[in-house]
Amino acid sequence: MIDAVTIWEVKVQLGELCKQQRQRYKISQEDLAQELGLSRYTIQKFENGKNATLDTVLKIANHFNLLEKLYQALKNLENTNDINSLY
Amino acid sequence: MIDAVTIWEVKVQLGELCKQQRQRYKISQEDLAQELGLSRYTIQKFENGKNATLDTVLKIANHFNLLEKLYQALKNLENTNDINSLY
DNA sequence: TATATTTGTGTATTATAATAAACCATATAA
DNA sequence: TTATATGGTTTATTATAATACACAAATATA
Repeated sequence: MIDAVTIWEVKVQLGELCKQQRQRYKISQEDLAQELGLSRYTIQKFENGKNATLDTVLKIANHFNLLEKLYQALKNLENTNDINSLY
Repeated sequence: MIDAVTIWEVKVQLGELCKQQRQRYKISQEDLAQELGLSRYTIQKFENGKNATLDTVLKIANHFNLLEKLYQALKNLENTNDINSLY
């Protein structure tokens, strides 16, 4: 059994993804916050792996055009019968 | 431009996925809440598409062995350079 | 260098997710 | 039928995410 991924690691990864996408489009935390109607502090905390609400996460995902992809991934999981469909 | 997926739809889909997985393993909302250290009301609201915290969502995902899959999906997004890598 | 911008951090307040406890309707089992 | 279990809902309280400031430390730009 390989090391299981932890909730903490997923949150860190989510934050890093946000930071990476944001920097790719060369916008500041302040800019992103403004465009999403959030405070910069909320973006700041999210990018540093802190807890957040689903609305915050999905607003950010939507801004970087990742919502459709997420939705389809969820649809696929629904059709996946087995727990570990690895093969 | 095809209909864009909304944040609301993703939350509904997340809730349905939880409900579906839970029923597949024949456990009640109460059971799931107990096992995750959450209240039944939190599960109830999440399954009905209400807002929730990332911790709640990830606890549920982890319980149904979906955390690793999510983590890998995020890693893949990080390597995806273009916004719409459709081709 | 100096200046501006961005990020990280702190504090107080507000908004709201989470909890705990009930209650009712429905479904399932005895 | 009568119990039992489950899901949906309400109310009150608690915990905490989000906000709005401020300020310092980096980072980039002139």
